[in-house]
Amino acid sequence: MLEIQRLRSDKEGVIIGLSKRNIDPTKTINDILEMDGLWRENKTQLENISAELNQLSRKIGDCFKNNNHDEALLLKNETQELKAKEAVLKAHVDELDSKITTMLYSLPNVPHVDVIQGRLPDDNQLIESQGELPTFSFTAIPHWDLAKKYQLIDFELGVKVTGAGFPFYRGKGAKLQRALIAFFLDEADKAGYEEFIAPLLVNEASGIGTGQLPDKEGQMYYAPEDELYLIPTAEVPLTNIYRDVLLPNEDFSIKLTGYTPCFRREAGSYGKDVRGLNRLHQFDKVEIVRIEHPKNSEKALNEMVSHVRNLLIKLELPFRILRLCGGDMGFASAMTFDFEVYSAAQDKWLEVSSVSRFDTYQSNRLKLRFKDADKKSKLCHTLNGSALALPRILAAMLENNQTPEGIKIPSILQPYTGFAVIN
RNA sequence: GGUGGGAUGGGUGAGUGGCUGAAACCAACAGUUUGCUAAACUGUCGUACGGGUAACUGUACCGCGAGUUCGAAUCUCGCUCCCACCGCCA
Repeated sequence: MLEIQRLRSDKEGVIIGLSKRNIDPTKTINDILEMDGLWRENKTQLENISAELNQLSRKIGDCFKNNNHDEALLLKNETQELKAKEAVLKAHVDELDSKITTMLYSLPNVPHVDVIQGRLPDDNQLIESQGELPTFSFTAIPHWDLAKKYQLIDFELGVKVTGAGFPFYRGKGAKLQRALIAFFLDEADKAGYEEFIAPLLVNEASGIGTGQLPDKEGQMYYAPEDELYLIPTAEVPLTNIYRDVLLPNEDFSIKLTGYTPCFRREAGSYGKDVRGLNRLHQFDKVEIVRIEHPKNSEKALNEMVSHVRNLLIKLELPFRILRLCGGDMGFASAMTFDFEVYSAAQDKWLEVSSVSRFDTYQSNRLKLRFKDADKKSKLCHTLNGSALALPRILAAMLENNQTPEGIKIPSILQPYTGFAVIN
């Protein structure tokens, strides 16, 4: 969530920034600031009364010690009225506090200055297009048919055992998954990210920490018996490692990575977009997460973009990088780059990675801070990105690399798969 | 699943109603001493929010939430989590 101090000191800047998301937060912000003023006023009064009560109590204690019971009784009576006032003010202050927090939660992050206003995916800025789009002398087969033909993925079996969106990978399909995961993790390791194997279920506090809760609980699978949520991305457990953490100095750069399956209910999606591997309830992903000093987050974002870019180049997939417009960005993001690979048979660009900086928006909720040189606590910046999500990579790879003789495996992956062709 | 024990500052841990925002030790930081390292000595050392240009000051916080009391880390109740042992088990 946004810092209240930012609203106090730069209200106009926040309003202008948020207008890039095509929303007008003026009323909300005015309401927040009005309540904030009221809150501070009442809070001061409350604290004064508490101070008075504390003093009285001390006096009463002294009286008892000096055997001055009469005066103690008099003073006791004095506290009654103050205590009543205190209770009323306390309730008022608490109510204002929670109203302010709720309203702050309702405001999305302010887009970075370089982010342009826009409404639709069409408004996103094309940053780079890389690699030749494949052409075929035959009719290209979509990946769901290729997967069937070569017995790589069994969607029907998944339906039988679990339901739609939970495929089985088998044979070379399964090996290819394992190869991709190992390849992505090795690359992240080379880039200095520490590997974690994280829990796949998280508690409510973690869901709140990274912002899935309370609003988006419909997107997560939930185990009510134990009050645990299945993770929608490794971002949740990895980032929550640093929930309620105060780093001791400003000399830090934390780089984490982890492979996990991801579980998403995807309530409300339907149609041809969900065909085959395009949208699943369970899929595999390697995530990279960074926690940085504010002055380093721009550099970190660039490094992450170039890391993902290199992965796609090594995998020989044609891709493009888009900088999302204000209207297409996630709620918590200040700037997002989407990576899309071209999938030949579907003639479609498929999103395979989303790399974002959140600035202090996430860390404010997480209470993730560091001590600066002046010994003051400041919020860290967080960033994360997929590097990469597997299913659509697999879809593009199958479709783009198909030949009448079989599907070619990119040379970088062959040491991992142990085979060069699927046939 | 059963039975016990516990939750205090970065760590260990003292603290059963006011002198406790909290002893002591360790760690950390700054300094003195020292040929270097080490040791020793001295000092500093929780977080959040409010007020103040600032020095500073007020309030809250001893797992969480309620209660008793003029006053709660300390007493009462509820909850959560952790640990140990037993059972079961990859």
